[in-house]
Amino acid sequence: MKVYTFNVNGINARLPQLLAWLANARPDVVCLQEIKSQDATCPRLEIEALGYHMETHGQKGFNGVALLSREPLTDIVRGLPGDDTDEQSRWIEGTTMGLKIVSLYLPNGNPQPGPKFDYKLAWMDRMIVRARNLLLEEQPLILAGDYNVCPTNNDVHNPSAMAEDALMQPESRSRWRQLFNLGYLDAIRAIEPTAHCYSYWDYQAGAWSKDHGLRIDHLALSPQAADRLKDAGVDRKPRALEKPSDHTPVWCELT
DNA sequence: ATGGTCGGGAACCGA
Repeated sequence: MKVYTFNVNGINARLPQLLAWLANARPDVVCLQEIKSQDATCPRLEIEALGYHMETHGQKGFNGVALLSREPLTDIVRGLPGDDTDEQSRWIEGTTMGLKIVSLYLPNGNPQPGPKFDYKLAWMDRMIVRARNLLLEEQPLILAGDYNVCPTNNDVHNPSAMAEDALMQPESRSRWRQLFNLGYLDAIRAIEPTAHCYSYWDYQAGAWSKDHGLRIDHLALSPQAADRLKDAGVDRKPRALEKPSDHTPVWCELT
């Protein structure tokens, strides 16, 4: 089975490209981020017509995450547990095809320092708690999404130009490592140890044509999922189309 | 060179 994560940057603006990509790539499970849509205005019927079940955690104007699967999704959890006052839609859990799957949209955190960076770090601390608890289930599990963290300088086209960016700060990177050091496998780096594997290119300044990208979309595999890891990669084709998202899909294949 | 480009939703905010 192939599991994808894709930050679509507006599910309604991206609907033609998303539908064409689903029909062509035929993913089994998809984690979407930045749907920028309330649940009621999600294009559910068009996606279901392609044979997918869909669960959303939407929000008006910003954020918003969703899960798609060829099989029904059960045990849905909307919102990252641990703070009932958090109103941002950045986390959804579900179970499908014998896999627990999370679609997450980690806060960007810019500018830093500042309240947005504080929110990012607190959100990451809360995520680590949830990720630790989920590991106790000892089941196949993938935490997939836009982490808004470049783990190393090899994940950034121009580290010096990004030195002050929240995506590169030591505080962000150490929390990213705390998460993976719980026992999750970085699927892309397990398959491609050195290639850049960028998943995001800014709309500005011709970043895509110059391959000035970032690796910020990640797949964290529990040990029971990692046992089944067969392959992983980045599907760059959608980024080259007209009216693309600024991200492109990242995937892994489990046996 | 302190810009550049998108999406959402109707003037700017977020990225």
